[in-house]
Amino acid sequence: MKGIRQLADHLDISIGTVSRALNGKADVNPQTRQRVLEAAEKLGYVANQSGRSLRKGSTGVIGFMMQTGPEITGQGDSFFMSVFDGVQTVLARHDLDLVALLCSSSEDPDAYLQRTVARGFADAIILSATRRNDARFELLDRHKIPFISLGRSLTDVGQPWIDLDFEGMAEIAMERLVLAGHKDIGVIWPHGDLNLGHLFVERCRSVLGTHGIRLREENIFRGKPSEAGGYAVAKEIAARPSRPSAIALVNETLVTGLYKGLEEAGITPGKDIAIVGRHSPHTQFLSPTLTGFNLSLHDLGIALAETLLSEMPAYRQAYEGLRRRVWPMMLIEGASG
Amino acid sequence: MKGIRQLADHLDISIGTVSRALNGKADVNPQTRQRVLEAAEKLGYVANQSGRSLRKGSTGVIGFMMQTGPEITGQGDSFFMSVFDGVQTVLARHDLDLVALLCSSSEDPDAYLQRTVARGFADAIILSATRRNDARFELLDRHKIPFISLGRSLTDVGQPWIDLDFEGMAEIAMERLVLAGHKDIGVIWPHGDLNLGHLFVERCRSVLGTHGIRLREENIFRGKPSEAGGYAVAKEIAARPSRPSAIALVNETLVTGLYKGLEEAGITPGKDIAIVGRHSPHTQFLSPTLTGFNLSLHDLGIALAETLLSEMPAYRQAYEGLRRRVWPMMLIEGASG
DNA sequence: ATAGTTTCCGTAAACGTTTACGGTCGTTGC
DNA sequence: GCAACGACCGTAAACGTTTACGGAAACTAT
Repeated sequence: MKGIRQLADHLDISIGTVSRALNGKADVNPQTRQRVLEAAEKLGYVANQSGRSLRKGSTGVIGFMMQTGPEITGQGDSFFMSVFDGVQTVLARHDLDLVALLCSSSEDPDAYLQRTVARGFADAIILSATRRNDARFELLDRHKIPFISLGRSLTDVGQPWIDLDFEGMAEIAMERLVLAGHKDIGVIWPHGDLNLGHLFVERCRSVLGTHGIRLREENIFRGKPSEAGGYAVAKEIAARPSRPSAIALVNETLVTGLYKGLEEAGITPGKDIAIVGRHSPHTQFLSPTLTGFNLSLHDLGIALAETLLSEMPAYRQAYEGLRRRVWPMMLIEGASG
Repeated sequence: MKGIRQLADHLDISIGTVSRALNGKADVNPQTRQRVLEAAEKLGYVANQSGRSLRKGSTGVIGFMMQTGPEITGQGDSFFMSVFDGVQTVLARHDLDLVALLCSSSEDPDAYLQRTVARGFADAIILSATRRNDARFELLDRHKIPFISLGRSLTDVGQPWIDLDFEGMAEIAMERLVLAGHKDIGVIWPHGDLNLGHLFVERCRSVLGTHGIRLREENIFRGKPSEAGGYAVAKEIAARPSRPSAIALVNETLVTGLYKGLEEAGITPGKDIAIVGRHSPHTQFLSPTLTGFNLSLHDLGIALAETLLSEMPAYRQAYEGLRRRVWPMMLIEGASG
């Protein structure tokens, strides 16, 4: 089935009527509509995307931009897949489709996004892996395309965002460790210019300050957001003449490697060093069990979708959610700290 | 910058010339082309996707279909993101864009694909998570849209595929275990109707057969493709009055949970039970170290892209790769088996 | 100078939809 | 019996591109 023309000819009806029937417009005889729908179903006709969006000026596609490569900045892909599933439960109600806009590791994210939105590929966009200063915000703002971000940035154009509560994690982690008597506390700052690292470390610093404890510069460990990154940090810690008695981190991909590196150095989490980290499907089986933060990825996805829709004129009235919010994290107590 | 019309007016040139200049056609004065390119760059003009693909009949988009949800069928974390990165290195050379077509866990994959291809969303498609009998193959074949699959299926319409060498893994794993003296060998069959499970288990059965060993039905463990799935299998194994002395599996997401479950039961891999599995970024830090198979995901991505291009008339001549091949796996020897 | 050739560019049609507009009926109200 | 109206449908324009076609210059060769 090539196009609406064939379908119309086949039914001996004009294409206008066919289109109206398929799109649920009022001006069409119920009986005719029925015939059209059945024929479309039988012949497998679906309106061509290009023709449709050219005429309508919108595509019905929501893009979620993410970067590909072996090191997913900040998250693993089961993270995103779960979030996507949540997003889709909401979008499906409006016949909107979610696609992942994949920016290769060898392409500049700003240029990629520029290209993609200028082409008019998606009606709205969700950004992730937000950097400290992120030109993408201004770009989307200039193009007046509805968007939100999973993550904050210093660059602020007034768009809504949802972000994990990195400051909250910092506070709870630091308070907990201080309460347990730790005075020499280290933190892991994921490599790169992701905003979350700044948020977490700065809050750790200030919370410790209120307890009269200084976060020493050499206790801020830089680690690539990967298992190997965690391993490297562990080795670095182990090599120190005097090491911190506790470590806090917010990137779940680091945890496994960190555990392993420490273990190899004879350092046992929870005994020789306290660890407060992030949970993920992979961390639930660590030993000693991890004390760390968790969240519902599915619910996060739902919230993202609702917030995005509230930015889109066509759907705004149905969704008047919070425009900006920090996503609550649950602390799961384990043996590690 | 709205459209080519504005750009043309701004330059006082016809839209035809502008289009030719931008698309690198021959019939245009180098100087004019230069002016057009500069103006487009300055004004941020990029051809509208819908208009372009409506006229050209192709979109310049390659779709990689995958299912969302907490349980990525068959593969773990950064698997896809690494593969994508490889695919993109090839596609970028032809100005083709890769997007992930995300099928929600609550939508039927066949219906989703039907809808997506009928809309003419992508020029070509890569399928993953292939089922034992997969209607998607026939669907794409009917629509005459170029596609390949990462994974085989009993359903065969003659399209190229690349698949991990599950039979090869079965052979090496079984031979290795038999050589080590194991007579009571178990295998883990990932839940669901994924074809890879069949391939692996059947080959294990036949290899063992050549050694006069029978793969007992109760030694075929069914596990969800997730960490929790591996954990559940471990518990099942531990509860057995007499358990197999070795376990082989091909799903890397199961490994972590399997280790943990065994450990809790006082069963040490490599000592009390031999394990041959799959490596991933997460498994490199297991203890005892895992004996398992690994592969270059980036190279796999490159191969996928090249094979797909060889299916597309416009690019065929440049890529005459193998149409169907099994992807070689490297055994990394560890202490587990 | 003329004819032929090349280089460049403008014109207009086409891609497949959606939708504003208007027209044709049959029905209703008086 | 006539006007008004509503229900339904066909027509055609528009969306933003690309590209076949043809034409106008500017060269080249005779």
